[in-house]
Amino acid sequence: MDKKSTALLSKNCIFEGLTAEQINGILPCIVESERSFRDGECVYEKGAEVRDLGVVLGGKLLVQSENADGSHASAGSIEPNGMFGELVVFSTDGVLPHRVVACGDTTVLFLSGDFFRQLCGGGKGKDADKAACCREVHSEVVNNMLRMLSDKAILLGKKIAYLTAPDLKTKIAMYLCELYELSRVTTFNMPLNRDRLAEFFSVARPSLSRELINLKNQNVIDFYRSSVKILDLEALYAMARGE
Amino acid sequence: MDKKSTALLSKNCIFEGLTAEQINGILPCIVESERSFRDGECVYEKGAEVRDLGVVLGGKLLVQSENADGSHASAGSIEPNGMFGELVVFSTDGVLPHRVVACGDTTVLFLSGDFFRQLCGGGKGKDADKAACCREVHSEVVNNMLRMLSDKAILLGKKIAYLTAPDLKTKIAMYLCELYELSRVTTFNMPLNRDRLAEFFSVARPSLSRELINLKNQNVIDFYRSSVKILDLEALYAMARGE
DNA sequence: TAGGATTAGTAACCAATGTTACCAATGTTG
DNA sequence: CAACATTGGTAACATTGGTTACTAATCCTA
Repeated sequence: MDKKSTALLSKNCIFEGLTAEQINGILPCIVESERSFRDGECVYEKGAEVRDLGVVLGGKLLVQSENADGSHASAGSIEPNGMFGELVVFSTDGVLPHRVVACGDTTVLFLSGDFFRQLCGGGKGKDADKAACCREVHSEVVNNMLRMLSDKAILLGKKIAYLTAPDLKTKIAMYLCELYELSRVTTFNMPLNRDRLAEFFSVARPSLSRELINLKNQNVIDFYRSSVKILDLEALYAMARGE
Repeated sequence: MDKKSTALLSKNCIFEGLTAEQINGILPCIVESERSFRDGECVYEKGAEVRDLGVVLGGKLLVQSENADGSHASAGSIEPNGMFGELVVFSTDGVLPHRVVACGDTTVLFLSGDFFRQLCGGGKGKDADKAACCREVHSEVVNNMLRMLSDKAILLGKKIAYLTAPDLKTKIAMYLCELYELSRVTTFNMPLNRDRLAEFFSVARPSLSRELINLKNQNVIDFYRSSVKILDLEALYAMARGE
């Protein structure tokens, strides 16, 4: 493990709150292996039983779904410091739903899933050096993992709330109410442009424009580009509840 | 903690894989408090900072969202052995997005969030008895929590895949392909009836019927009630990919 | 087995959103 | 400042799915 990799890992949310020394201290305990993959080489086939958690140190991975004809379509990518398998390692079925292949030469650090599953007692025999990881640091890493998983589930839950909203004007109202609650100020900027916002709502951009203008015509909001002014907060909350 | 409660907890996924004795062993270590609530009494207000994880031992809780006029609308309920706050306790912001109130007299066991965050070392002073929990059992409980959170995130991810499908026929195709992959047999029963299936797809029942019949007319599937036969697997996979 | 309950299919109509294509406003850069 | 790129608004039309209300088939129970 070189210095650059350690610097990268210190920014990884798994090691959040740990000093570089602490990270170095637990690495022998948590690292299962470090492997390099050539461009196109397969890290995991779909359906692989995953026991470790991967972190990309350099290069890039592609997450692919399999087509009926055997070809593969990309379903996402993992950049340096990105992780994969972090849900599957701890899950009941433990089977990867996608294929993971290297895109360009790529280095992957595999972290032991068991590190999170059991306290690392004193190592035995040649693994004696693996006992280096102290209790507090171990707990902190597990804690970070719990936080990561919870945050992810909460985020997905929010996403679902938007997706299951009965119609677009409800989604917009929910979104604006959420932004309002952040600052409790009725004039603010939307952090997303129309394209992004439409994508977030899983909706076509012209549809989004249309509905925003409807809200403007109803004197619920006023807006210009990304700047929004809420004119009728009550009405907006009512809409957000689907009334 | 009475015997009935212990029996209930032994079926809780948090204590999966533990014997009744092991559960009793860690209870002093993990239980923060046990509290009873009268009908209508509030367990947590919306926005409460949650530090513990609740398990309903008896009675029922309602999860409510707040209306603009101050009234509350139910957004779900928690039955005995149901948990709440399990996402929020570990999350970055740690703030409950809903109000939780008792529906009828209700008993709640609060489990320490810190139990998962740190190893329980030897207790001090009057807490000396709290040290009873042994390493393996502690690890197992944390392990169960990691599994729960991962399973939840994976489930939500699947749900999102269905929700973001471009249209209903794609959802149906995805669903049937998933069922096919379970057994690799082209004739099977759908585990959900039309109402449930429509709800799962977030779609109206007649719309679902209509699309199923379209698929039948296109000779992609045949069906009668919940029994389905896939006639053209290739076509089904193509549809599931949104082609 | 008669009669009610449940589950699914059907059809007509309507509302919401997607699609396409174009325009206007603004930002950016040589 | 001219030319191009980007972002957002607009309108017409097509498509999807919701709504309602009714019917048909099956199941359940007295």
